[in-house]
Amino acid sequence: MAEKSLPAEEQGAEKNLQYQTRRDLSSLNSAFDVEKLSGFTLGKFERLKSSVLIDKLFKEGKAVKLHGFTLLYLYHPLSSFYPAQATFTASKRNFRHAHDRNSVKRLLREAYRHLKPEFYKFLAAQNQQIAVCIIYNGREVPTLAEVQRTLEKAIKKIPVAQAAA
RNA sequence: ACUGCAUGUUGCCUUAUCGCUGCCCGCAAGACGGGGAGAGGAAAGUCCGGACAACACAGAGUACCGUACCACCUAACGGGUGGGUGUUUUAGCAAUAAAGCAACAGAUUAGUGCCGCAGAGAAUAACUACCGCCUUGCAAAAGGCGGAAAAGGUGAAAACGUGUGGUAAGAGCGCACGGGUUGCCGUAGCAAUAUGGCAGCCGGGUAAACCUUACGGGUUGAAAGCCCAUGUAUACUUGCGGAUGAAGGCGGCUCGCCUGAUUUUUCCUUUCGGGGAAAUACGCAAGGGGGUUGGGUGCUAAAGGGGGCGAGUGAUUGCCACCUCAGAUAAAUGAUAGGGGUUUUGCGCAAGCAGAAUUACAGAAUCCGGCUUACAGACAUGCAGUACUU
RNA sequence: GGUCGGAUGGCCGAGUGGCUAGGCAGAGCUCUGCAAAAGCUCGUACAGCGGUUCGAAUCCGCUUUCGACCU
Repeated sequence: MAEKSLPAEEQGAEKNLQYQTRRDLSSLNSAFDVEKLSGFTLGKFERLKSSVLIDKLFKEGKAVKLHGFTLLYLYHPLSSFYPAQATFTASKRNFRHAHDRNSVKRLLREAYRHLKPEFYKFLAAQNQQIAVCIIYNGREVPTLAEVQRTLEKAIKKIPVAQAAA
C-alpha cells in the first residue's frame, strides 16, 4: 500500500486541487487552450458528479424545455478545468427496466459529446463555468438523430450569464 | 418430411473511425502517450441456503417461524440424485408398460374447532316406509311406548362391499369371500416399502384449521464493518497556565503594537504583605462522545474455470497438470460505417439476383450454491399427430 | 443495494373458507306547480395464473402492478 501511494506532499497537492472551488479563470485559460479541450471526448472530469452541486442545480437552476427534453443549467464555479460539467438522466417512471434507462443515457451522452465543441467556445467567450443536467421525459427510447437535433436547439437557447448571477 | 409439445445446449462474427472505466508500462508527472482487459443465462425476482461482518450470548424451558415418504449428495438448503408409494394420461380384453405429476408425517390412541344450501340426520343420525306391544275403534285406521341403520330421497360426503344364515323386523349380529387399516413375527431390502402368516379394529372429511410428534432457527445486513482526512460548537475526564500578563490578533516577526481572563474557603508566617492547599471561573493541550463532507478499505484467486485419467446407476467426487477471467459508484462496457453469416419477402425450374431485418428476454453493484420467472432464432434428443415411400 | 406492505363496482371502503356489507356517484320511479332534500328500486366488483379443499375475495405458490422504509 505504502509503495503504491504517492508521496504525502503530492497527495496533499492533489487534494487541494479538488477542494479548491474558487480559482482565477483567466490564469486557467492561459495554461490550457480551449481548442485543446474541445475534442469529442467526455471524460470523468467533464461529467457532473458532486451531489451537492446537483442538489443546487435542481433547486436554483434554470430550465429549457424542448420536445420532451429538459435542460437544467446553472452558472457556477466548478472544480474542473473544463468550462462545463454535464449529467444525464431518464426517469424510472418512464423506463422501468434498467437497460432501457442505460441506453437512453448513452444516447444523450453520445449526442452531447458531438455538440460539445461549439458549446465550449460559447462558454469560453464569456469566461464562465456551467453545470448542466439533461433529462429525457419521453416514454420510448429515441433515435440518435432525434436527440442530436433537439439538443442542439436546446443548447442554443441557453442565455448569456448575468453579471449579478 | 412437416407441425406441435417437453428437455438440454447456444444466445451472430469481423474490420475501421470516434468515445467510456479500471489495470500495466513510459515520460516533461498533466485531465498526456502506448499496451492489454472490460455484460448474463438468466446479471432479473429477492423465494431459500451459506461465506463474510458487527452486535448479543451461563444453562434449561416456553413462545414465534420454518421443514416433513426413505437413502444419498452437499459448506448448507425449502435444492439436487436415486429409490418407494399414490395418482393422471396414453396403449392394452386384462395383467401390465411408458410418460408426467405429488407441501407424500399424524384425523381408528392426544384434544378442540368447522362442514353453508339441501336433507329426517353432517357424528352416540329415526322423516317416510318397516316390526312388536299397549290404548281407542265393528273394521279401516289413529295415537302412545319401544325396536331397528336393510330401503327411499338430499348432498361433495350418509356410517366397509357381495352373498348367506339369522330375526317380530333388522343389523359385522354370526359365517364365507373380498377390501381397508394397526400391531407382532418371517422373507427381501441400509431404509421407505413389498410380500406371506397371525391377532385386533373398520361410526366420515378437513392439519395450504388450531394442533401433535420429530428436527432446525440469536439479531441485523456491505447503506454491514474498519481506517484516513476535512472541520465546527464542545457535555465530561486528565494535565498545565497565570495581571511580574495565560491566550489571541496585526506587523517590518530574537522585537513591537493592540485586545485581554477569578473569586471563595482554609492553613502557615505575620506590620503591610507573602506563601501553601482545596473548590470554582477562564484559557490552552490531550482524551472523549455528538454532528458535517469526502476518500480509502471491505472488493473480487474463488466451496473458481474448462481439460484429462479414475470412483459411483446418478447428484457428486478423488488425483494430475494448465489458466487468471468486470470491478463501476449521478454509476463504465457505447455509437457510426463497411464486409461476412443468419432469418425473411419478391422474381426464377434451378443456380442465383434484388429488397428488408439483424432482431428475444434483458444490464454486474460484497461474493458463492440453488429455485422461480422472461426469452427471437439455431442445433440436439424424446413423445404425439399428419402425409408419403418401402 | 437491502427490508416490508397493499390491490374488492366510476370513487371510498368493510369482510378470519359457505349468496361480497355500507357510503358517495349514476339511472329510473314517488313526492312537487317545477326543482332541491327525502323515500323506493336498479345496474356495475374480489389484479392475473396455478394449487389445497366438496367449496377460495379469504389458505399456499408464482406473476403483474402500486406504495412505504433504511445512507
